[in-house]
Amino acid sequence: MPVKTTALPPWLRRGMVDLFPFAESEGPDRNLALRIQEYSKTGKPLRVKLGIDPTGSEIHLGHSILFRKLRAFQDAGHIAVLIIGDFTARIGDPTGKSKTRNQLSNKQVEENALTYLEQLGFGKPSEQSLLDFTTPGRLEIRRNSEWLSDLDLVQVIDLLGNATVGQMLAKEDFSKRVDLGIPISLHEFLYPLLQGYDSVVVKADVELGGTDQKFNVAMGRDLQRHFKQQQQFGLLLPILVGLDGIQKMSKSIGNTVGLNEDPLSMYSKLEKVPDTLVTSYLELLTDIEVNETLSLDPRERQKIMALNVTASCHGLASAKVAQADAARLVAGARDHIAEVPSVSISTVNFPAKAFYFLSAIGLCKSSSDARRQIEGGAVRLDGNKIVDPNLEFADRNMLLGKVVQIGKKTFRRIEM
RNA sequence: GGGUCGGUGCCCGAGUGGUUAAUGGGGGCGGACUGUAAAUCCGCUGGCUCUGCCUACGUUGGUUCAAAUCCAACCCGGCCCA
Repeated sequence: MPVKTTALPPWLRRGMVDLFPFAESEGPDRNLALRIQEYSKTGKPLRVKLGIDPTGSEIHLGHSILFRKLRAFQDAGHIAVLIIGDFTARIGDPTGKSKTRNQLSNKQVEENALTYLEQLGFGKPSEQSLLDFTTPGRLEIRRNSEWLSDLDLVQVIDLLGNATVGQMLAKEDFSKRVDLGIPISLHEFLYPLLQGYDSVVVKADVELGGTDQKFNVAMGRDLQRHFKQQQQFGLLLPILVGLDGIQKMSKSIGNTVGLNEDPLSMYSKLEKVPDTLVTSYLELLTDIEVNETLSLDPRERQKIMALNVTASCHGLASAKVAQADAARLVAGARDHIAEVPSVSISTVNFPAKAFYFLSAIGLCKSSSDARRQIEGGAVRLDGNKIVDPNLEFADRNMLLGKVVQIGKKTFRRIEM
């Protein structure tokens, strides 16, 4: 996709992998740069759609690439149309999936939706939130159950008529599953059509998505044409690679950094990300001029990246504290730590053996796991290694105020 | 609907009556080393306030002193046929 993009404003171009249609010599219908210029004359903002299915309860940095771009449109004066896919969440987007997704209950979906908005910064001042929730006219939040749950069969069949089995099977996710003999349920074919129909309903001018969304976004264009609407532009951004440096960032893979994680864990995770990720993280998750960092020592670049990404979620001040704390904790100096996240021991019954205590406060996933961690030499209390899983703490005063450490990056100060 | 093959731990995949919490690999976690990276080496990888107990090989029953392993029914899936 060698698109000549110089006419596009830098805030829009940053990180972009694909933009379609893109026809330099044509008018604003097929040239987003012209369309944007038009806005500066007429003042008629673009409607920029981003859909997110509330299938989990955590938003992570991988999502924030898209939200950052959406925010950039907001800041440029356009309207962010955030679609909460409360209906589509129950079908499950087959994109990138090797199997049919479990269907979620209404209640779960609704709960997830609410935590999503919270994580996006709803209720916070716009400088501290990922989206601008406060400036009037810059955000519309819609749930797609609003229109999808009322479709009747005639309408559904009409939608289905816009795609062929061949097109669906040409989609990589599906063809792979066919090749591997993994089942595909028919309702999964409906997903791209419903996502596309969302674009029709909200009259999107631009749809944002990850590169894996090309098919679905293009479907939006097809359906808009079918419904005799102006067609949206598709603007695709990269899929963020997760902490492992190999697979895409995803909750189910467990290689994520959550937006609501405390600054210290966030910083600590980012600081140890594989080198190969640093450039893309800088590009996609910060506003830093990437070229200016290329000559730096790799370790320095990594710190700059970790600091700035943390700052983008928690503000620069907290990020700096986290950076300083991380350095001290690793050096073994557990005093003078400003912001170690705390953990409550109110649920722990004393006397408590070490392994029980670690699982009771949730730092280890089970008491057996805690036992193993201790035996593996991973656990420290105020910097002193605990070696005996059966080490007994007679009462809570023996623990209060101390810092437990599991491995190299998990620290918690013990509180009531 | 018929035929056929199959369903084992996070994933892949051995195991076809008895030291089997179940070989091996991947992934993950931890340790050493390092730049809290990569590479390498080592350890761990069901649960439980744990010198023991409990739950596990699609589900439910059955045979047996003893079953992931044998039998039956059922559920789910691939492929072929309709």
